[in-house]
Amino acid sequence: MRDEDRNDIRKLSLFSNMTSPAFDALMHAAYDQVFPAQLELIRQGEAANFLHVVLEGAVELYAHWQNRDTTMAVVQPVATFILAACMRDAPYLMSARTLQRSRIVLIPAVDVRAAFARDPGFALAAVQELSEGYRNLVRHAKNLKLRNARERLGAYLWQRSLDAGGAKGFVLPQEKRLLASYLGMTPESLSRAFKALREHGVHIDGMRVTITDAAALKALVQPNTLLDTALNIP
Amino acid sequence: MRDEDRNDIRKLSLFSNMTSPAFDALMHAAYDQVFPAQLELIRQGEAANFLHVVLEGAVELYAHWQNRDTTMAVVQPVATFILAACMRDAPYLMSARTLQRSRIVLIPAVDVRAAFARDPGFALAAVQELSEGYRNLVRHAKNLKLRNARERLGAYLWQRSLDAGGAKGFVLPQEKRLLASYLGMTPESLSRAFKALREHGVHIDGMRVTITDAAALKALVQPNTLLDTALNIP
DNA sequence: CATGAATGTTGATATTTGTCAATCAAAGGA
DNA sequence: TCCTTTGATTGACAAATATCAACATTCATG
Repeated sequence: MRDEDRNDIRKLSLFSNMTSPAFDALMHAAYDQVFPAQLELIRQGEAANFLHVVLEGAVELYAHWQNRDTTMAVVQPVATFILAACMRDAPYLMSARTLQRSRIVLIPAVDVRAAFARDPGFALAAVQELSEGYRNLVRHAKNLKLRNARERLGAYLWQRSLDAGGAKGFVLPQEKRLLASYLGMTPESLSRAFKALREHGVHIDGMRVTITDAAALKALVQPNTLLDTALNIP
Repeated sequence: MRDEDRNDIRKLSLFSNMTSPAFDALMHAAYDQVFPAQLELIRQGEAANFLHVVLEGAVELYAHWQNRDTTMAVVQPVATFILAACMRDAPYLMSARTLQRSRIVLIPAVDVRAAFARDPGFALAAVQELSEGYRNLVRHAKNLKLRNARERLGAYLWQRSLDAGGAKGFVLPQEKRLLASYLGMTPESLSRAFKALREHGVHIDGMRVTITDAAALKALVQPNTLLDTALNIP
């Protein structure tokens, strides 16, 4: 593994308070790999053998049932995913695929659990990470149940604008069909929701979004940290 | 606190592997109270000062936004709730109210965090508890996004039948408007979903459900441990 | 640069779900 | 026991969202 990647991982809150020997042991057991775009990394139902860390690229977490699919989250560097399944030594509830060519570190779940038992700093960080993941999922579920499609899109755009430092204009980070699936609607409904938001201060041109009337958008979506999930891209 | 309650709490997986001194310290700091039905225990947005343990009765976790409400979960004895907010020392994302007269133990969040730092057995159990909570929430979100209203009700009934030991007949544990809210629909839609399920092997009479054709119901809902949440009532 | 495949948009229509109002049934208190 | 209140059901209708088909656009790449 490259020293640079090692340092990036070390800086993650999950690993930053580990003792160096414990961190070294984890990294020693880990695999560093580059995967092409659209590769299925994990299939739901499989045993959770590895904690994954995305160093470069992006990974989609999705779920399927019968012949239906839905996007649950997009993981951006540098971040980990499926910690919960690793900790429980249980089957993955979600599948994962790369959205772009991605560099990913795989840490054997047994080593993660061992580090947890041995290193209190890591244990504390793991709980913080899980708790925050839990809370983000509560927000996702609340959002789905309390807002309609147009409001969900508006809230999403509002939050992306905040994430961009309050910029009025920004570019959608993923293609629209993925965004539609994440927001729990069809691509057609997303397209119509964008049109409907023109009346509420949002202009869209391809992937480029401009918030033309922040007050109007805010009035519609009533943004709220108890519902809206900030991306924590470092 | 009564010895009996103390023992019930001690048996919870969250507390069963703590050292006795650590457990005693936690219980010493805790309050044991009885609340009437329909009392708001927690309001979303407030600081998380207490981990709650339900000993008797039942507690609804719900969320609201604008003038809309939705039920996120019902906590049955003996179980804890809002561990994640306590661990993060963050505002509650959900409100909580008693559904019945309930006996509840309140453990100061600072003491929970202290116990976590001092007692490795408790730390491990907390992670297991959080992880399982996380996974149940993933199931809830998948269920909302992948199944329609009728399928969600069918899956819920199938799971309750399993929870009752595979019984063909059982009684709904909560009133229907609460069930409707939990399943993400209106009471009217729930009522119609019940009628629609008559074609799929479900008979309803008031609160009493009878599964008259298990194969038909199973075919409709395609039950799946990756979507359906088993209640873990001890 | 051309071409084909994937993605996005639009219109027409169907289905699902919600809303409102009326009624019915059940439960709890005076 | 009656009465009031709350919850549940039903019907009529409205709104939201999905589906299907057609077409437009973008993107990758040969």
